[in-house]
Amino acid sequence: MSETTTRDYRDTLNLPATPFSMQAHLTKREPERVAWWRERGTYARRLERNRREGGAAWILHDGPPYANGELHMGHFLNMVLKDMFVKINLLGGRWAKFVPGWDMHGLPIELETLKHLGIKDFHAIDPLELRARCAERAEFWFERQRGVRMRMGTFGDYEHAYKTVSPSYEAAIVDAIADLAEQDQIYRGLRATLWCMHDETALAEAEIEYENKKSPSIYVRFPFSAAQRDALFERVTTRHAASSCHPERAQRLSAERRRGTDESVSILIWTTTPWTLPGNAAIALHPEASYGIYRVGEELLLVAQALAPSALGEKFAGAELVATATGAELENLSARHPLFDRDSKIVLANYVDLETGTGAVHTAPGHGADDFETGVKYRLPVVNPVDARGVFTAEAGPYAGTSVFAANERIIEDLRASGMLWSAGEIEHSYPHCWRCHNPVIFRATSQWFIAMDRNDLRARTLRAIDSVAYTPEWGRQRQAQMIENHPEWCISRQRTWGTPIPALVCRGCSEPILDACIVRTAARRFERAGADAWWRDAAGVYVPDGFACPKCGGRRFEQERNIVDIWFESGVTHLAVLQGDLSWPSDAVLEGGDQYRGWFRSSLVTAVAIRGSAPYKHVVKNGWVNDEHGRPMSKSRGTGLDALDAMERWGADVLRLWAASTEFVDDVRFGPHIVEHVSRVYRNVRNRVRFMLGNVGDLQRREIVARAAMFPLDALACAYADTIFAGIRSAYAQYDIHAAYLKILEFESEMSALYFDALKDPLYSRAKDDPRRRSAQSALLYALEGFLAAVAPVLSFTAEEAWQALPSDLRGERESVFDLTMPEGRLDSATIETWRTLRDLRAKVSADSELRDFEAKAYVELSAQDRARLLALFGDEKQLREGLREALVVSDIDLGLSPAATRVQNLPADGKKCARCWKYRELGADAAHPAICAECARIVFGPG
RNA sequence: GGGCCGUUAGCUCAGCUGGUUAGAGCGCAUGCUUGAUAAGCAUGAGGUCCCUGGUUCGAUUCCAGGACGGCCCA
Repeated sequence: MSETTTRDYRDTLNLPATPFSMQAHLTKREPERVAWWRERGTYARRLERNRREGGAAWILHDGPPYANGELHMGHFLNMVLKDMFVKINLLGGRWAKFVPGWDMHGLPIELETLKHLGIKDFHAIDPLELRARCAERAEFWFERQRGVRMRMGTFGDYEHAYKTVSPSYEAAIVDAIADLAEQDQIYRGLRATLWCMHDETALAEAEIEYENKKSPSIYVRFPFSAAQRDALFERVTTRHAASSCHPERAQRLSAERRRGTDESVSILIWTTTPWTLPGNAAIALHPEASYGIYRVGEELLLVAQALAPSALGEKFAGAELVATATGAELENLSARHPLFDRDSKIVLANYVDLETGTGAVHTAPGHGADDFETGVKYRLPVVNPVDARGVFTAEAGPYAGTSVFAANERIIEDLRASGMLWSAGEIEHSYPHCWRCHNPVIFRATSQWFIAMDRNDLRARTLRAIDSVAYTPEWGRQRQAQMIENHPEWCISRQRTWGTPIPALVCRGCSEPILDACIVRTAARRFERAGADAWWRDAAGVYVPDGFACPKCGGRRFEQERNIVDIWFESGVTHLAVLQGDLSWPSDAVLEGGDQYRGWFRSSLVTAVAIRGSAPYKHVVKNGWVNDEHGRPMSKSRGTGLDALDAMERWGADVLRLWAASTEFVDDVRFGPHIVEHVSRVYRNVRNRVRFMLGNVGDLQRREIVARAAMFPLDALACAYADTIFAGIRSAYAQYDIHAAYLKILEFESEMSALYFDALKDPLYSRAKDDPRRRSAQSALLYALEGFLAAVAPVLSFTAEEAWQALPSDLRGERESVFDLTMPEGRLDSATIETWRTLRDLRAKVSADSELRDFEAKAYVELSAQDRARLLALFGDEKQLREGLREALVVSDIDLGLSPAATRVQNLPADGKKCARCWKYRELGADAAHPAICAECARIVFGPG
């Protein structure tokens, strides 16, 4: 008789079979799936269904990425996270419509376009021509980025993506300006801007190059008047008082000292731009720095103590420290201007450094960015005595008509002559130069449009609006508040070409700039039809209402002002332009990188409060920065910078989506090949467990599905256990905690695999196809699979869909896509978890025996009273307990006993011989024709008898 | 330089309001399986919980200072 091998019976088993392969081939399959979703309108169809079924709207409003350059991993993280939340809500039955958008105006695109055209000076090209080219460029990047974003597997209404350059959007921007103008929230003011006097133009930061330059270096006295000197001494602590332990005596001494002195007192400043002194309005001190009054020869000089040695030079040796004060104690005193008959106020500023100079900083609001901000804060006059060519105007008195750099010499001489010069020298330092003509640039105050943060209580109202918003993380609230508190007046005008015009007119008679709400509205309606190009094409008359006259001079002839609006303002009104109609305002959530507390979160908030009176969103979620594997910023030059598309083509979007879920996205995250390698293994794990489930339900018919209540106990337990996991995933999702959901997903598949799948192999493989035990198991697997796929679809969208399509269509039914499923409710149940753990521990103990493996063993289980009660509750009676436990522990037989203490397990050799078919140890040969298999197997294969 | 955030096994991360041997997944080592097989199961090793002080009977957990890293600003 020939030897019977297991091989002979392999074909009689129900082994798993599924088209869902172990190999993912993501990079090939994913683009096909993107097209598939699109063709079938999967997203739109589900949205429609949710709406039909009365699902509430849930809107995540997209902060627009800038349409310039390739999308990087930071974009990937942000866009995929947004997509996950959209899908979570979509599967939860809500009308989660997502409209992606792009920010397409602005200087970076204009500069790139000019570079492309080989043009250095944007004045050298017709604005309409330049705008047309910029539009092409922006459109190119829009198309490209949109394609990459869809490649990520993200859902959204890409056919109707919003663009800040579309006529309707431009109209919305201009309408917002009109709203603000109506509320008198916009005003015309001065602002210090970088200015090239050679090219006679304002420059942006990006148009500056730093080069070395030789400049004068002078120390100048600002003397105190007699009255101010007395006020000064009221504030300072005299040196004796400071060191005395007799306060009363010290005070008397200081009073005597004060009365007795009529020495001149000056504050000493240092500057490398003497020509800015005519613009001086203040002297800035650091609030916490310690200042000293030193007697040097016949005079008293005030400088920072830390800088006294360097500022006073060789005179420091003979100087006597008379009194001290902190900067804060001297606030709002004033000194006399050294050249003109006016005061210079003492103010405080945190940027004052104690490394160079005197710690007392000459402040000319018209000639420096910091100076300007300080000027705004203290309401200092903006003295702007320099014209576009860099020549002093009449306001500069004796220096009128002189070019600023040429005036340096004269000013130094005048200071020397009046005794205000302490010392003079030269210094070579890094200084901003124009990138085009390479001449040194200056700061010059120019006239700009501003949103008044403190008019109509805007700043305070904006701060209050923060209270009504939820923040993730919670500390984002304070960060946001800071950004509003420290928000300087918002300058919204730019002197460039690629943007939306601020439709202000200038009176030809008196040059008065006019921002009239009615005119702005007219422009909005015009742009809505013709696009904002019209502003450059139309005659001014198109925008002037009948009978309109200049409010200042009554003139009736006007021309357009050529300012465009800051792109932060453009993106700051997305909520007005996009959230209309079905898309509810405010949005339910926004999700951007942490840099947007200063950027879009802020600009949106300010415009919303100003125009609508409340916050434009209910929840602000922040995602972290993507750094490389060492926690350093990603950089192209270091080879760690990766484009999102490159990464997807290398690893597949789903692996990267899983990476996104595996990180704590609220904090900064790390990304690199080794990390992806790690995530890939997790991915393969998940994939294989899904494959096992799919492979084992392939022959299940819909009508054969066993209801939960009718399932075998182990299957019912598996379903209940799956429910606890689903409940966990659901609540994690609800709290935006993707990472917690990720951990639950791993827990599910590893737990199910270790306990349940292993136990199921024998009943699934060796029983008859339609054996009730097998159908029950298959039904539980299907339940777990469906729930699992729905739960992971927001993260592993491609794989979940692929798995769903691998399911027989009979089981899929009406649900064409995995996105037609419903996020499982789940149910937390501690009894289920305890029972599961009990079985899991028993199974671990049984399989820890390396001598008797699986079916070689008969398990001798002595249950503790508690475990026995728990298991009986599951299995019902003693008989079912024995068989259920035998199955769960994957052994051939089981003997039950009672343990007075903890449950004990021991493996004994199983009786009988190994059945060649089912591998369990049984009495063999009941059927003489098949001596190698057990009676049960014989019956299954060859029928009864 | 300022504000904010982070630092727990090789990697990604849990550790609630301070309390017994600090956990999971992956990786690694060892064993098993070869009827999920470029898979599956079990066991095990691996941690000064960034450092230094302090509060406390007791701190990874609270407080202060510092180091390193990040973001925003200057």
